[in-house]
Amino acid sequence: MSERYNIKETESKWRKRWNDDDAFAVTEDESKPKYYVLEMFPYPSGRIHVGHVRNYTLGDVVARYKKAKGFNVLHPMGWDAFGLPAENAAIERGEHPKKWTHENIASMREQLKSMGLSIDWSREFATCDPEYYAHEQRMFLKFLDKGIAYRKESIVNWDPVDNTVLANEQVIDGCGWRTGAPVERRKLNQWSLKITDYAEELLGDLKDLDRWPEKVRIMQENWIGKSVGLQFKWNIVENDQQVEVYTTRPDTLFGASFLALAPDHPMTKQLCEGKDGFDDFIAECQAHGTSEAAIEKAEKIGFDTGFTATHPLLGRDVPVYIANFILMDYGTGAIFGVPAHDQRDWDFATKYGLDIRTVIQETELASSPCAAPKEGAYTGDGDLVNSQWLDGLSIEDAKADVIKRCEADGSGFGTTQYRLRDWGVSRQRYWGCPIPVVYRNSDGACIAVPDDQLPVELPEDISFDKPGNPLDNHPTWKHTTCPETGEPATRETDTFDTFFESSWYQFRYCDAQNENLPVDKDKAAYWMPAGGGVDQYIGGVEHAVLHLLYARFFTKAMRDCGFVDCKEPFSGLFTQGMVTHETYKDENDKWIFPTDAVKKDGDWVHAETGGKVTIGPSIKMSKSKKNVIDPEEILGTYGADAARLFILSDSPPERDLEWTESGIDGAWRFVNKVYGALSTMDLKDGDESALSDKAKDLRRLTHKSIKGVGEAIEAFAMNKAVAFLREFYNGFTAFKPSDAGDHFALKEAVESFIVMINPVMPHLAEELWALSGHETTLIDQEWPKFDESLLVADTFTIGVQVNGKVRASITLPADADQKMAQDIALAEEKVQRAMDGKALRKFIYVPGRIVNVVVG
RNA sequence: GCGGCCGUGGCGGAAUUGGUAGACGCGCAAGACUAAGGAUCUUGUGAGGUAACACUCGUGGAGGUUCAAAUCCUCUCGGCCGCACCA
Repeated sequence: MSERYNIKETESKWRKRWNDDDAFAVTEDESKPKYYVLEMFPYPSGRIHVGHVRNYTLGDVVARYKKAKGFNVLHPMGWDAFGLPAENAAIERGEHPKKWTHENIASMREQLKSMGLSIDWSREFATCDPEYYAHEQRMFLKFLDKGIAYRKESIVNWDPVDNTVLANEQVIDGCGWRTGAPVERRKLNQWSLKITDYAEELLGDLKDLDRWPEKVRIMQENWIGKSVGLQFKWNIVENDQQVEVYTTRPDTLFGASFLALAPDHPMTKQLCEGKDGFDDFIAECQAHGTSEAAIEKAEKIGFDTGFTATHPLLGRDVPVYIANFILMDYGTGAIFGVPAHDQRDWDFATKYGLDIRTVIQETELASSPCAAPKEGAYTGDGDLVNSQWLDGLSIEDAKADVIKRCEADGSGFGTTQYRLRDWGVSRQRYWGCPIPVVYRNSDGACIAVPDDQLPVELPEDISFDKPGNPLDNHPTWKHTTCPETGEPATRETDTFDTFFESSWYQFRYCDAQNENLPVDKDKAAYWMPAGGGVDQYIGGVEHAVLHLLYARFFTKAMRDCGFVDCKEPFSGLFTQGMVTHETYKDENDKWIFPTDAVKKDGDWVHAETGGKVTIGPSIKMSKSKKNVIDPEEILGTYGADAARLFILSDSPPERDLEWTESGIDGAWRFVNKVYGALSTMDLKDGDESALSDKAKDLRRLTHKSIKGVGEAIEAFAMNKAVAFLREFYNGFTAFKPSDAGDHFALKEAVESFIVMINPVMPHLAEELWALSGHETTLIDQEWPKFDESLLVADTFTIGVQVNGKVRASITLPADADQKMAQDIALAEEKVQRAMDGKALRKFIYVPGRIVNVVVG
């Protein structure tokens, strides 16, 4: 074999060439269809991790493929640069967040570049640059004008570790999404965005996102949590007050047997104060706080207030309870209980001996006498019974009737509820975008900072010595004057949630240098037209209801404020799986790095101590478990192409990928093998007019591969694309040309192969392309086209089944008809044997697929 | 509890959407070249069975539909993810 492939030298040579040529810079070009590929931009932590490698490799394959298919491809990169790690670094190491962030960006940029990504780096930006967040401040003020942004005192989620407010989406199981600390409830003045005004549109447009994973759409749908129902009043008999109740099942009103209020309902205290056992009850409710939500079926407990409420339609009175399973956050914080048709109410009623009245009967059973259900609530479909004038109506009709009646007598109204809450965007932190308002000291009036004073920049001379928000502690920054009156005023010292930045960055790439606007409308219209946004967005599923929901909302808000025409930011979404690795523990049960575990005489031992090592399951890479692989080492040792190949091989991109040493070795071997075989191959121009059967077979493989690889990439089945490429390689390298026709077929195969490995292994592809005599790079090389007519052979081999079992295979001419297939199949000895002398009953022939001989 | 995804060789995974199950890779085995091989090349590799064929079994399990089922239907077991008392 030839000389070894010099990975380092060759790869950096081509990267330099691309860089010198400005190979991936794009501008709007109306003559070509556009394609916008975007991966979720990284937080500049300082080093890339394997998840980034997977993410950006996937995007790069799509970008390079689409470019070869003739699209004008936008593939940008930037930095999600605001956030707490920078402040923590400042506190721990005394380094300024700005410096820390920019240093990290510089080193991560080099790491990403060493992957050989086809990025248009001229569009790069960091969200912490005033040039970026200036636009954010302008948009916010426009939102304020439009009533999309507002400020009010509300109860918020407070993360006691990060010392800041969190949005609802950022609280997972009652704990902060970053810190894992149980959140506290605090009452604060804070800025919010009216995402709830967009609930209906956000929900409705999910239908159109047909290139999104079903899973993400369902998660968003559930998060928005729309429900339609009735809100109406019940009278408390003893004090003549009224309680507002919300229900999605007004049809079951005749089945009501109690009323229940949330423990923190405003009326609860008033009804129960001083009653025996009430304090104990409240204490017990609190004992089962949200943090224990995981505990199965927290028992339903109630407190009988002794009051009764009048059933609005029936005139009958029902008892009023306080119950632990009623949430103040949802609806009105009060319900009427229908034990027969709600399992929770059933449990409650059974425990406290309340009536259970069946009012819905399964349709088929409607005529038979009904009894209270024995084993729980019936929540299925059916018709109304025991409900006077509603009897016999369907559930839907009964709902409509009850709502109409309540609206007529003024006791209530039909209404829609959402689980979604407005997005609180104030954060009491330094390293974020300042909120551009001031408060006049004299009267507290909130005044927008005028346009000519924007951006409100972060001060750089800050101190982290004191706890709390450095902006608040800064000696002078917040003291300013009112732009309207010139009176003393105080700046808002809160900054925006960092999800604010990532909500619109996809637009900024379309026009990253614009000083006057977030994005020029025409440029945005080219890359992100009204009918569709980013063509392919790629990232982790963990943002299903965070970033991905905020960005959708933000896009619609920007549209309503006239910044863009686009209504959905990401028309295509792909969520990749995690990268996992085996875990290793030493004899003291401590995690150790994979590199410290070596195999010796069939056993795993510690490389240094020699102690016994146990291997644990392959799980998500994490620093604490030490099962991490540093991409920089991989890229340095094996090169970018091998790393890219491995990360695309084997596992479908949506599933978890197990990183293995043998896997990356295998990819590296393939890179070398391909180089060795193709760099020494003597390709001759051939003659298409005289093709042997052998040459025809090779052409069929070539065109089958072109079709297969293309379809696999389009379907995001990168593992299959790689398999097709390897199969193709195995085929044409086994081919020994002997005449001019053979040379034609071989050259076609090899050149197609080189172009097709380019999205996966761009450096190797360029090197081989150059070695085979081409002057130009592969940047503008068109994807090979396949000829459908070459995919079919003159003859084909198919299986022959006898009574459904494969017994033989036969070769038929391409145009064989049923009779011919039958003659040839029945002539086959194995078929005869399997038929065992039995009579032919039926003969099935599916051309190109199968033959089935049915006997009996 | 509700919703979603998924069960195929020793392993990761293919299977043109109902048509020769196990493509491609990893691993393993044998051989070749070697001073050496953890390099490279060739061959083999679902299980049982055979000298080799034949044959039998085989896609978590049990039924069913069909000429034909990994694929469709019913039931069932197991794993993963999301939401979680949302009225």
